Amino acid sequence: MSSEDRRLDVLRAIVEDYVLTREPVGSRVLVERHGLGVSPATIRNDMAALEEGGYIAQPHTSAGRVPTDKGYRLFVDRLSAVKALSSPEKRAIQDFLENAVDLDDVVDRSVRLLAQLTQQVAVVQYPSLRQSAMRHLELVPVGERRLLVVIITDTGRVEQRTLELAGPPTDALISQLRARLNAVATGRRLAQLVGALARVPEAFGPDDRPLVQSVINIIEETLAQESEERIVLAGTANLARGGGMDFTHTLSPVLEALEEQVVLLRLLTEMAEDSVAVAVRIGHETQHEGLLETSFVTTGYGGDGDSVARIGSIGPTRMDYPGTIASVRAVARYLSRILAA
Amino acid sequence: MSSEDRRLDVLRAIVEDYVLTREPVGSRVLVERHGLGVSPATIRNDMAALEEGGYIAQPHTSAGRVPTDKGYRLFVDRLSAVKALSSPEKRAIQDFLENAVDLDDVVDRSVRLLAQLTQQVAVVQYPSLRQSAMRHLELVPVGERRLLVVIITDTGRVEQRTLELAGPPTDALISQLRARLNAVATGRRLAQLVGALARVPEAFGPDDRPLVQSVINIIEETLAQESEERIVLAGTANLARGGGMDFTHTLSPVLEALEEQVVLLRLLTEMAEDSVAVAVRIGHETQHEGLLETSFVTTGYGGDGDSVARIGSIGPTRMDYPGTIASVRAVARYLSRILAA
DNA sequence: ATTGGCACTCCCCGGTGTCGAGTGCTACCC
DNA sequence: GGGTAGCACTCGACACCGGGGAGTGCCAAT
Repeated sequence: MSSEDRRLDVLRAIVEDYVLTREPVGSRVLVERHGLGVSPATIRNDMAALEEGGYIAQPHTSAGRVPTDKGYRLFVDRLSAVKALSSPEKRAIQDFLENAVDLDDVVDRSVRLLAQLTQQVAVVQYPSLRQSAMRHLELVPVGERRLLVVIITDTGRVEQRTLELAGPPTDALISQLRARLNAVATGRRLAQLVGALARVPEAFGPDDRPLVQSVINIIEETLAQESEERIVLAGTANLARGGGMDFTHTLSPVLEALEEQVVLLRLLTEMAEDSVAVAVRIGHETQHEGLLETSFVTTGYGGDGDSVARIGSIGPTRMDYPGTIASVRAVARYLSRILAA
Repeated sequence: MSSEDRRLDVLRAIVEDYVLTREPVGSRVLVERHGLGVSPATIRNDMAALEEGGYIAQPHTSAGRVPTDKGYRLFVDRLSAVKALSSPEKRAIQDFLENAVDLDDVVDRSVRLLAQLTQQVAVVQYPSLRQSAMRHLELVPVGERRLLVVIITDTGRVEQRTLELAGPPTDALISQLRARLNAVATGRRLAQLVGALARVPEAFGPDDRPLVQSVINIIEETLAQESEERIVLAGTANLARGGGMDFTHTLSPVLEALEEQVVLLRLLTEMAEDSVAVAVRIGHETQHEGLLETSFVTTGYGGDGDSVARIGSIGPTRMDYPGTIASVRAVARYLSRILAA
C-alpha cells in the first residue's frame, strides 16, 4: 500500500468516525478504532498533509480533525461504497407505497418514507407538468359564465383553472372543442403542446374563436408556469434531533431556506443536469447561505430513460452519505415503479 | 379601583411585560414600566395572591414571576383588548390574496401571509369536502379500462380518483351516468350525498349496474375519508427565532407534533365546536405532549354563517395573543371574501 | 390596606486552576 | 526516506469559588 493510499484511508476513517460520533477525531482513536496498522505519529503526518490539502481542519489548536466540504466531496466521489438495503427494508418500502390511492397520496407516502429512512428532511418534487404527457383534457361548464379547464397527465397529476366567459357557451361548441383539443393533445408531451395548439382555432367559426383562443391561452399559461412546480417536504423535525447540535447556534436559517421553495427548485433543476445517477451537493456547493451546513442528495424518478421529477434528502454535511444515497435511490426506484403502473 | 381589580391589572402587566421581554418580571419594573400607582411592596402582596391562585409562578426562589397557562387563559378571556390592524396592513392583505389564481394558490398565499403577520407558524385547513357543495361531477374515460372520477366543489376544491373497470364502457353509458349523477348531486352538500346517490342505480339496466355502483362507491369512499382533510403549514422557521429560546432545550418535539397532521386535525375539529369567534388553546389545553409550550389560535373561514374550514396560528405560549387573534381573524375574513367570489 | 425597611435566597458571572486530549517537532531506527 | 517514540506545548472542558445584584417575604409603622 502506497502512502498515498493510506492517506485516503485515513480520510475515509475520519469521515466515518466523525459521522458516527459528531466529535473531532484524533490520531489515537483513529488507529484504535480502524485497523490502520501504523502508529498515531504516522497518522499525524498524514493528517497534516490532508489538512494542507484542505480536506480536513481542526476546530481549534489542540482538537482532533473534522472533514471539510472538500473532504466530504472526495469521500463521496472516491471512497464510499454504496450500501445495500436489507430485504425486509425493501419489502417494507414496496408495501408502504403500494397502498397509495392517488398521486397526492403516492407523493405524500414517498416523502414520509424517505424522511423516516434517512432520519433527515425528505423532498419530493411533483411530476413536472412539462415533462408529462397529456392523458386527457376536460372542459366543464360551471354556472353560466365560467368554464373549468382540467388537465390530466399520465403521471396522474391533475391541474385545473377557471376561465371567466363573456357569455354562456353552447353545449355543442364545448363538446366540439373538447374533442378537438383531445385529438390534438392526448398522448403528447405537454412541453410540445404550445405549437400544436396554435392551429386549433382555425377549425372554428369566427364567432367562436375568442372563446377557443382564451381556452388555449389558459392552457398555455398553466404549462408555462414553471414556478407552479410543487414540492413537498417531510421530516423537518429530524433537523432538530440531538438538540440541533449539527448546526452552529440555530437552525432557523436552515428552516427558512427549506421554506423558500424557490431555492430548492433551483437546486433540483441544477442537479437534474449533473448527469449522474445520484447527485450530491455538499455544504457551500448548494450556493445558499442557509444551507451552508447541509448537504443535499437527490436522484430522478419516473419516466423510462429520463426522469420526470426528483426526490431527495437534506441533512447536515455530517451525514451518512452511503446510507442516504442508498435510501434515496431505493425510494426513487419503487416510486418510479408505482407511477409506471 | 378595588384591590381585586388591581390584581387583574397586575396580571395583565405581567403578561404584557413577559411577552415583550421574555424575562421573569419583578415587582419593581412592574411599577416603573406600567402606571400602577402603588409601591413595589403592595404589588408583591398581589403577586403572592396571584401565585396562590395559580396564575403566575416563579422559576426559582429569587426571580421574578412568569405567567402560567392559567394566567394566560385569564388574560385572553378577560384582560386583553383586541388590536385593530392598520389600514395599510388591511390593504396589503387584500391585495396579496386577490392575486391568487386557484384554490391551491389562495390557500398557499393565506398561510404564508398569516405566518408573516404573526411571525409564527400558520395553519390552513383546506375547505372540508363534507361541508362543501357539489359544483360538478365529471367522469373521464382514460384508456380502455379506467375511469377518472372528478369531484369539483363550490369552494374550488377538486378531488379525483381512478377506477379500474372490468371492460370498456360505452360513451352513451358514461354520459347518461354523468348526467344522472349531476342531476342528483349538483348543488347539494356533499355530506348529504350518501343517501341521495343510493337510488341512482335503479335507473340503469342490470348489465350496467355493477359499473354504476362502483362509481357511486368510490364517490362515497372519497367523501368518507375524513382523514383526507388536508392542512398546510408555513412559517415553521419562525419557531427557531431568537435561538429557539422559547422552548426548553429543543424544538424537535414541537416540529414533530406539527408534522403529525392528525394531531392538528383533531385540535382543529375540537376548536370548531368551541362556539366562539376565535378559539384559543393554551399550553396543556392542546392535550398534546409536544405542544405543551405552545398555544394555538384558530378561527373558521368560508361559508355564510357556519364555516367550511379553519385557519390558525401556533406559537409559544408566551405569544402576543391580541395581535395573533387580530391577524388570524383578519386573514380569515379576507379569505372568506375571496372564496365567496 | 399600604408602605418602607431589611434580611435572606439564589442565580449570574467572572476569575482561577487543574486535567486531558491532541498536536508538532525532533531525534532515532530500519 | 519513511515510520516511530518521546516530549513539550497548547488550549478547550470542567469544576470551584466568591462577589454582586435582583427579587422576595415578612414585619412593623402609618
